[in-house]
Amino acid sequence: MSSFDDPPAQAIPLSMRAMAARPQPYLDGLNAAQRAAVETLDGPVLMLAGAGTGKTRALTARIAHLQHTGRARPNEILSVTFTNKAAREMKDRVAQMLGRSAEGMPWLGTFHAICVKLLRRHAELVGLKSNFTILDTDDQLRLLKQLVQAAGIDDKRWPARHLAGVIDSWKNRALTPGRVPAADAGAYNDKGVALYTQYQTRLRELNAVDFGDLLLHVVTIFQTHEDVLAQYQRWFRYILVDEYQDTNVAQYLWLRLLAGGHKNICCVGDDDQSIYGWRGAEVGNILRFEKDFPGAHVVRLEQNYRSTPHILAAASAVIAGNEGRLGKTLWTDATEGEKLRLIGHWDGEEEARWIGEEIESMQRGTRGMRGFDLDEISILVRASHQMRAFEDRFLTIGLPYRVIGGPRFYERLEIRDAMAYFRIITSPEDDLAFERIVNTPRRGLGDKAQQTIQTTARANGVPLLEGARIAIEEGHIKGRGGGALRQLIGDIARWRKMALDAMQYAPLGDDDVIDEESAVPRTDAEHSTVNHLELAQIILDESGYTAMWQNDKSPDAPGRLENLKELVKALEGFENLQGFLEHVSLVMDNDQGNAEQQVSIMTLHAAKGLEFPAVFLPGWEDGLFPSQRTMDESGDSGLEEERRLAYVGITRAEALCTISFAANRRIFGQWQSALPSRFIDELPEGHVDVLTPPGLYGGGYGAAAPVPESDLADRAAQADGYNSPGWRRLQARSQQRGLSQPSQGRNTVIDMKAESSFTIGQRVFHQKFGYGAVTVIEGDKLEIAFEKAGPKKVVARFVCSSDDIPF
DNA sequence: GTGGTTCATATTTTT
DNA sequence: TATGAACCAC
Repeated sequence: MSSFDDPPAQAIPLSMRAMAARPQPYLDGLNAAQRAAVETLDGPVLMLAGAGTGKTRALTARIAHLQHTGRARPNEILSVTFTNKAAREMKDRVAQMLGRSAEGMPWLGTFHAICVKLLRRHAELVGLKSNFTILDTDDQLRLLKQLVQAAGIDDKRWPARHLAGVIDSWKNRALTPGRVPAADAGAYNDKGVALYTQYQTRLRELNAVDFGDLLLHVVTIFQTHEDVLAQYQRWFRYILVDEYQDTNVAQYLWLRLLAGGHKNICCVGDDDQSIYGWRGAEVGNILRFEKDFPGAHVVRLEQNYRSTPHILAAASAVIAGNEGRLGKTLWTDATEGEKLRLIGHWDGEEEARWIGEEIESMQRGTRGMRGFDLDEISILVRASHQMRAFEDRFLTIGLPYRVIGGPRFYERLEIRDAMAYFRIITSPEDDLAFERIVNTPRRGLGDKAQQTIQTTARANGVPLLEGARIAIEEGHIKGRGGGALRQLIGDIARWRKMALDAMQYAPLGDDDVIDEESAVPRTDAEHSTVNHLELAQIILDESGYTAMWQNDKSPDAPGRLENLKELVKALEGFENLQGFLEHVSLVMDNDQGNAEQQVSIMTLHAAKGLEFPAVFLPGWEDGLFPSQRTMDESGDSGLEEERRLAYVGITRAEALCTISFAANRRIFGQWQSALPSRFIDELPEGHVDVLTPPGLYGGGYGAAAPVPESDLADRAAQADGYNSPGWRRLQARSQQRGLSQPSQGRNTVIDMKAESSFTIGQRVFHQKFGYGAVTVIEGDKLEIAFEKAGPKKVVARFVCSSDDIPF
């Protein structure tokens, strides 16, 4: 249906196809800017869409408009997204708008899904067969490891992981091995380019590609085969790109090549939300748009429908610290709302405790605010290790939560093992799959036997499975392992036959098989052979894989068996194993739709594109956020990306945004103390309420404890705000530190035990007992006269000098 | 070839 | 702290 053998679209006069006279309900309720974004059809368009400005709405309306006006047929529109989720959402919304299913839009999908489709058609142009397999990062890594070891490189000093990163960054920049610039020659101990070349050769031998190749190969084809490119340039009358600020060089080239014909490319994005630079995204692409596409119309969507004015003001103030922005001014009709809230805590556990309590009271509704459902609340963290404190706390108080992101279903060990079995069934030449399963479950085939198989296969120029057969025949592998291997080979052949039998009744579709919509539920099951669902179960049982986990006594074994059941269930939606494998290699997401009300915990990265009535942003400490590592590695541009991350975080909130930080945090078992994030200083005071943990210090920010005379005047002058004396002292100290050791960063490690350098009479602070003075020192134990709690003996590491408290 | 030990190592992760 | 990989003893 989407074949290029169709008569060209031009054959039907545009005027005949125009249906502009009919009503256009999809335009209802759009504001002027959105309308312009929908109706500016000719030439390049940059839709600069700030957070919460209704960009998806405009994008889908544009697709509807293109079809409604007869400018393009559904299959002549190329719409690219980054995530499957975004693609799905767009499909759904277009379907809704047009009142019919979006099945007629075969070119709406992720960059990768569309590239797979293109590459299957033209695989031979880059030396592949059209049934190539797509490796995931795990396969990729194992392959690289083999090459690294074969090259005699010490993979301790030069981890294969590192090489994977280097190669990935080259692929992101659309650099084939021959095009890697001389400046990069030193990569991976000077061996990077050579190994990259070998890796690509090996992939071709395996008839396999990695994720980066999907784009790279297609770009190569376009660059070297003008006729092929021209065909697609003609075909795609209109191109739409979502999240343009996240495109890398390869994606940019891909788009530019395709848009070279009609030049009707509409890119949607927000330079302020570019947070994937570390993965190869180039903010420069969106900043350069008007240069790259001369005559471009720029439409700004600035009216925000999501957040209160306070939230918008705070977000705008923070992002204003970045340079080289295209610049947008978000505004809203809304007038009311809560200020942002800012609160400091003693340590990470207390932060979690406080947020837990806060969520409970928010559920009930406090301070005149409506109650929030748990689904309306989210906690957005910079790094996933921050999640633990919340999970621990929420488990103990029984607060339902869900972690979004994290290890994905299809990345789990047992799922990948099972998939490897399916892979070796559908494609016996899949060496990586074979390696994965030969000795899983244990069959007595260790390094030596596998070595023999490798050698035999290589000597005969055949895949490993075939090599194994030969090795047995020639008697190279004997004994228990030999028997087991013979059995395995026989089983695979048998299963394969069953799979082929099953397929006769449910044949593969045409070349559009990778369309998600072709993954229709199987309806006919009326024949004597087993269907693929039963087959999958048979494979898992007969191979001994299920038994392996049943006999496993580790606590996560039941969960893994549960996952295997899930996997078999997931097969229901597909016609055969092959279709399923194709789908899974691209759709690695795992939406566990849960009906129960739960607080969502996720990273800031995972939160992009989402919104919540109430948002908690914990861990705003320098070094954690902004991340020290990013700043070390990428300097100012790294800091700017972190700032954009802050902007993304704040703009997720609709009504209530609570930022917090902790003075101390246990990271890798060590206590570290940190200063409040520099981004906190960038929050506009007029839009922020500074809170104090109730009951701990009482009253205002640090007001409960007596303070030195010298600070009293200050405190009176600055009744609130993060201008409290302790705070400013810390700020001052951070500046000093910055001057004395510019490259050292911050995060003094305070090992309080080792640094038991307290003196008699010293004023100290204890988390539970508050302020006091040291009276006796006994090794790592102190006796302290607490001002409120009286004299107590405490362990020194639970105490810190009162100077170290930011409030 | 398997299984227990030790040691090192530690962001963010759309496909 | 806590996970994974690597190593050494069966």
